[in-house]
Amino acid sequence: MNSKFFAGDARDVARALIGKLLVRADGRQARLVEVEAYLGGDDPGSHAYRGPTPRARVMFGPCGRLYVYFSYGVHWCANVVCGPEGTASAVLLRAAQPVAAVPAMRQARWHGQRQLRERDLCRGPGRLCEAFGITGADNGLDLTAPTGGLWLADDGAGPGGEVVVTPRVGLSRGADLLWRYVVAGSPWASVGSARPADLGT
DNA sequence: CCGCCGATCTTT
DNA sequence: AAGATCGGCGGG
Repeated sequence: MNSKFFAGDARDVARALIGKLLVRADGRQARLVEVEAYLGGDDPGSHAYRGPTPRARVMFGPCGRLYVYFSYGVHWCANVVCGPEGTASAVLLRAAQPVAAVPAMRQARWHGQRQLRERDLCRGPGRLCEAFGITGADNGLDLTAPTGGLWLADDGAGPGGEVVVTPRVGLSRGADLLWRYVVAGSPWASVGSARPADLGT
């Protein structure tokens, strides 16, 4: 997908990303089922809330770039930068359904113990990064060109279900904002999401 | 299936 | 000191 896709509001980009493919040049592919939007100065849950710190610097740059950060001193998490250069926003890639080169993902996620279920390969932002071998070395990578070896693609399949919005996961500040987009009832999502029929009365 | 806890980097 | 997390462990 070209940079125009990522140029708008991160919430619109987030919704549009559900159902798209994350692709590695070696053949690994996974369909996004869960993402979250993060904005700039008005979003207390965002890394860009306090301005362009060294960590959040990439969020202020051109859209279509990969923003990778180290979480809890243990895991990598990947975002796609959105909006015009000079503004800060991004979409966190939270979970995906493995589609191709699944053995390669299994190998990347192998920790020397028991075999992982396919469901657990990309279910969560840290796991998704590990399955695709995404690390801090990939921070700033251009996702709109194949030159980086990692990109986003549209195969026309779509989300495969209804996309619902919920609060973002794991936040204390900005927890009231409904900026998480997830395929309703998807077993590939990091947190179970209720179907519309399960909501309400 | 659920809850608790530790790992240990970045920012406040 | 808390955080955009995860895996191992114990219990139901």
